[in-house]
Amino acid sequence: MQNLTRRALDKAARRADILAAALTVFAANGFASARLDDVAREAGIAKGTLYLYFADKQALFEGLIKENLAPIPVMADDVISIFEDTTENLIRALAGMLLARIQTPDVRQVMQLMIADGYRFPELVAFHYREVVTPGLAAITAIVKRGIARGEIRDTPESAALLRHPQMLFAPFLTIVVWNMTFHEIAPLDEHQFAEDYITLLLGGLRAGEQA
Amino acid sequence: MQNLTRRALDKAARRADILAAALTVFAANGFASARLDDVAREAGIAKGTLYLYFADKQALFEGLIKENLAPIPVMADDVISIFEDTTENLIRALAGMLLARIQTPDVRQVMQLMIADGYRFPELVAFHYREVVTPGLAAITAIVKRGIARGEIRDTPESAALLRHPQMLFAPFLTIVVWNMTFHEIAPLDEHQFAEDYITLLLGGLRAGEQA
DNA sequence: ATCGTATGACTGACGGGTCAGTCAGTCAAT
DNA sequence: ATTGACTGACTGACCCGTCAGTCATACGAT
Repeated sequence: MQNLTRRALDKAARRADILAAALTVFAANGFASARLDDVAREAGIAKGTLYLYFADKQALFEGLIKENLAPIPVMADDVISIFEDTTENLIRALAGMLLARIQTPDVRQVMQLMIADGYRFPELVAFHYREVVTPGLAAITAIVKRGIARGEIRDTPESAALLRHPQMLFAPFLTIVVWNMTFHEIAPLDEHQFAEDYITLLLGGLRAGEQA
Repeated sequence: MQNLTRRALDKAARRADILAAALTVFAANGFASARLDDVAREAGIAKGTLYLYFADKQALFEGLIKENLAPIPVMADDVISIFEDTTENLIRALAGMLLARIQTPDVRQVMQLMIADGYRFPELVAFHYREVVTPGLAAITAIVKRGIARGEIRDTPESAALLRHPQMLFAPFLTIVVWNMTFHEIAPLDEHQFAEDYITLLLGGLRAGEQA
């Protein structure tokens, strides 16, 4: 039994090694141009060993995305139900957590891969939508409703618009990733400031002469 | 002389044929997986002919992006300097034009290619930044300043945030493209409604109890 | 008008490099 | 001795880029 455990641990560790190596190589080249020879070398194993853990290149890619993307939105619901402070501070707190997540190099690389190559794998898209997008949008909706109930968010066309398209609250983070993936060398974005500015704008609005 | 003109026209037309075929094939497969054999067949020419018009696969890709992306922001400045109506209507008018642009299939495909593959070609990134992004951000800045000068946009931290990061006004359009490129089959976005909702939110803001 | 020559756009079979996936054999552990 | 994880040389399909050859047209000479 202990042997079996030991074996299982070894296998799990090796699998993790492979995924880490795959992330490096896929992120550097994109799916189509990434070489499995490079993944094997990076992982310190022979190419044949890859095929003991993953059926083919696509399975490796999908495994990579799935295991790195899934944990992202889990925390939000817990935070929301516990949080006692104002909606504004709740939004800022969650935005800070989200920003920290997407600034983690691994997560950033997985997001870039999902944006650049992910849409070519329908099963992956479905998984992503189910495990990440749906709970994420639900969390945003919950925040807005909580804010309206507490009288901190206006029950007006503005909040109706956000409830209709909760994606708008995620838009700045997507923009950050795409911008810095493309223009990082030429005009890097101050990601923290950008997120702050977005929240400021969203809460206050632009129109002059606004009344409560 | 007439012959020469005739020839030149033929060549230009053929070049356009090739670019159109290349857009189809690259958009369907991405840069790395696209086959030049397919481009040639789609264009109705032999593969060798491709190389009479473009040095290699990369040059074809770059030509494709450059010729389709460059014309986008030219119009904005003209519109802004002529426009007489309120800032709100100016923003809605420009958003409508932008939406129409990115809903054009060719433009949509080029944007997707730029997002998915573009960042791997530094010269292309520099071109894109210089010819599209810079004038686009300048146009947004001009709109906001005009609105403040006319007293229609509040001269507050909100507008300061937008002036610091004019990208925020383009963010919804980027979100639309990325969302529908990934989730179109599974949960298509109503692009027109999304753009409207974003403007509504941006102008009015979420916070309750707001004063002028 | 007719013929011969020059031009250059176009063709498509092919060379050669690349890389996903295979499998016969090795090795370590029990 | 047996099991099963691991290896890495190998195969073959794939596809970019080339180039020797074709052909339609232009043009000068008669």
